[in-house]
Amino acid sequence: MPKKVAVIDGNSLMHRAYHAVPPTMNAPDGTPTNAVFGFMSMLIKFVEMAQPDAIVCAFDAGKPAFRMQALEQYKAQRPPMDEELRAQFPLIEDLLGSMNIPVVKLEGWEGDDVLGTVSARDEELGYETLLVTGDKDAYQLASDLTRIVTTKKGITDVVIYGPDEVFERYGVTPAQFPDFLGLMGDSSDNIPGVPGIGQKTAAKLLARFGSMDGIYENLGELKGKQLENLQNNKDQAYLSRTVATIVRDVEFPLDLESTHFPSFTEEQVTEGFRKLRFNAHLAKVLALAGMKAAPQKPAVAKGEVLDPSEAAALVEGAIASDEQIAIALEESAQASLFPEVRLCFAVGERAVIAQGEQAEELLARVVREGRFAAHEVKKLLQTIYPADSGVPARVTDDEVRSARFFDVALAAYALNSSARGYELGALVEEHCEGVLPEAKDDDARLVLDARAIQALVAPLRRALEEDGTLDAYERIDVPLVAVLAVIERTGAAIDADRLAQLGRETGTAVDALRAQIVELAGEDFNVDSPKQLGHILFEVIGLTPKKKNQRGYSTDASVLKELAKEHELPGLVLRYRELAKIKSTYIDALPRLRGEDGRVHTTFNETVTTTGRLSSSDPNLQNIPVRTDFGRQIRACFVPLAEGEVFLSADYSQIELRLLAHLSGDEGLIEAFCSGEDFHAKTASRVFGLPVEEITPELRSRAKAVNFGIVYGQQAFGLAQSLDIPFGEAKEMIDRYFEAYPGVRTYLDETVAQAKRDGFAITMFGRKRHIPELRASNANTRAFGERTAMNHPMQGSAADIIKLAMTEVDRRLAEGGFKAKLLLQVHDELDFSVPTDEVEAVATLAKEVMESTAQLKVPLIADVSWGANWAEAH
DNA sequence: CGTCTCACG
DNA sequence: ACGTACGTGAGACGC
Repeated sequence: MPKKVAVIDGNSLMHRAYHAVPPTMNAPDGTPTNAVFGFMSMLIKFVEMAQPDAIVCAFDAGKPAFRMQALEQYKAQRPPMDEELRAQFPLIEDLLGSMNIPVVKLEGWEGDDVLGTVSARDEELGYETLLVTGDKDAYQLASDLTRIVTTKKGITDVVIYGPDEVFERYGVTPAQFPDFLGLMGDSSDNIPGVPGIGQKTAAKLLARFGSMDGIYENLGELKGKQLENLQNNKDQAYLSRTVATIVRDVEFPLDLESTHFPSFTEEQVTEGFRKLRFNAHLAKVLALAGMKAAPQKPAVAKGEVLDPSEAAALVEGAIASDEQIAIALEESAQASLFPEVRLCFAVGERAVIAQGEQAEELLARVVREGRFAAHEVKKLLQTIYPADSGVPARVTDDEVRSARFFDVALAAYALNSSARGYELGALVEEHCEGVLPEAKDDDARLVLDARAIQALVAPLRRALEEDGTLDAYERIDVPLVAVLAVIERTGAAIDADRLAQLGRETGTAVDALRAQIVELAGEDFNVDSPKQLGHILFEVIGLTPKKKNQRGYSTDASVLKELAKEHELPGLVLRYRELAKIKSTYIDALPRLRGEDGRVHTTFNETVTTTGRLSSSDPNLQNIPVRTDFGRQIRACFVPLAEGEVFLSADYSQIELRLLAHLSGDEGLIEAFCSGEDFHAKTASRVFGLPVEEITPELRSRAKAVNFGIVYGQQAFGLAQSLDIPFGEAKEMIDRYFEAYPGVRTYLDETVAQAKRDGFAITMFGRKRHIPELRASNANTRAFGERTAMNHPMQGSAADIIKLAMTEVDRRLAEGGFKAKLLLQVHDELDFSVPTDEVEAVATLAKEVMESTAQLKVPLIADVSWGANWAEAH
């Protein structure tokens, strides 16, 4: 017999889940599944925690008859449910069906009433009930036997309310709750209550008089507006209470025995969850019934694990027959000072684990002669080709460059650049029909990982082909892996002495500024704390806040700039922030990040950005200051790798705007780039209707801002802000821009339409960005989707082009026997360390390669310059 | 760990 | 009434 019964308010949970889980997931037929997914996450988490013996799920059906009769406007203000959510109700019912969880839907009743009725029946039988809902109405049902389970922040942070907790939170008992709601009303259900009485007052009145009746019997003790409101709205108060009261004796058949959980069959659940590709959930649901995630058809094949002594034979055999070798790398968990490399090599059904010296030698053999597959090949390569030239490598640069491989993480990224991460387990669930099993020990883990890589190659390749993305993956992303490995190993040289000197000077200046600011404020405070700074600016000094953020008033640069007109302190803070930011982020951090060779070795990540750009981390060398004089002092600390070399920088001129001209085919824009005149001045001339000679620097800079804004889908509001001009003027400029370049308007409209149709935006080279936001019901979300759709082809094509250029430059430098080295990529710029005697040749080579990487309808221009350091190479 | 702020293209 | 320009990574604060 069931002892602990859980009753779920299905509508409530679906709403919560729908808003908590981003709309990025779909069933194979395209139906969104984010709400279903979130619902299941909550349900599983709840069951694991509370271990109910029985589960029932209630859904609203039709209009709540008696409530509608009593109160016509009940829930009338609610906007119709989003189509994206509505479409998911059949899915969740199916899924619950597959778990053998009974669904109760009673025409004319709400889920709450089912919760009330089942819990009433349970109480009579002496059963415990857990009501799972996000709806506060249910608190009236709390008792010794009935408790309410709700989610706090997020979806899996579960809280349980009994009578004590209800009282603690609201100051009323569950029995008082309908009266409480009747008095205060409920705006989300459009229940009016008594005007002027909110949560606090309602609780106070009930504490004093016990009930709504008690209040009305003792009106004599009240006075003023409150009394008036209560008197004038008595009917409304009682009506509101009626509507807010959950019915506990609805007639419907429910065999409590049939609600026993878990009572599903493995087959049903498996089928239900597989249909939605909820493989991780499937495993957990099965586990609830003590069923091992029934090892499904070997997403991960079984096979033989050989003795380490046979490793060499396995690998050599595969090399000889050019069979693909799957290689898994153990993530060294413990902080051993000299961690030993451990690898699993899998060929066909046979696998073997090797470690240390042997593993490294075998990997070097495979890199030189074999064909392999791995997850994050760059990371694997770095076990024998470290990202620090101070540590010996087992393979040469050229051997790294000639490696032949399939990278499952990179392939998954090419298929969907918006994923959170590309962990093996997630890839297996997405691309193989199955889950990556738990491993009993480290060895088993390593073998399973290698098997997973094996299992992923074919489906990923097929998916790339079907998606049309194989070309971008093979031509752009794969060849770049080795180039990046070489760059990371090379590292960037910094002038540590100069940096240290700069640090001392800046430290003094920062301290002085801080002292000056505190002095001016009249009290000690932490200038780094926006909260404390806000207190000083807006409360102590009494300046007028300009912008709000989640925690209070914003103190960002644009605000401080405004405030600087009225008071001296904000200006000082701006200067303080500039120095303090640069000191902590660069001056103090960079020297600590030097490797054994004294250089800094960034990581260039190829699977992070949604547009196809690289990102750089630990340290990020793509955001080294350049816009201020002080910032450029940091650039001056980036120096060539050796004496007798120069720092050479080659950057694309306005590549994204040139791509806009090419992609849109707008004749005016193309002409502007082909004429060889100053592009922004030319734009200003067209937008303002003046000859180029009459364009002032002010007009030119406005045109420049419009040019860049267009690339991001900027609107009049944003332009007005960035130029600090009235909204009307900004709107006028944008309108005239589109009149001057009508092809741009057409192109952007077509791009958005195509993205809406296909669900993705695409670059010249076929790199897609899926944009589910385009189908969102929220207008802001959709507008965001439209802007990203407009931006992706430009930002993404530029990223593709410079990646291709990097690979080609690297190849030509190696082939030509140059000593020059690629050091960095900063989105539209490539940086090199070049021996003096190679400078002219390398400059020519880089320019030629970069400019010929894509054939556009306008010239593609790269400017090259060099100097003693990064600052001077511009 | 989320938020604010700010460095870059 | 709201929000309003795309893409990143890092440091500091404060819960």
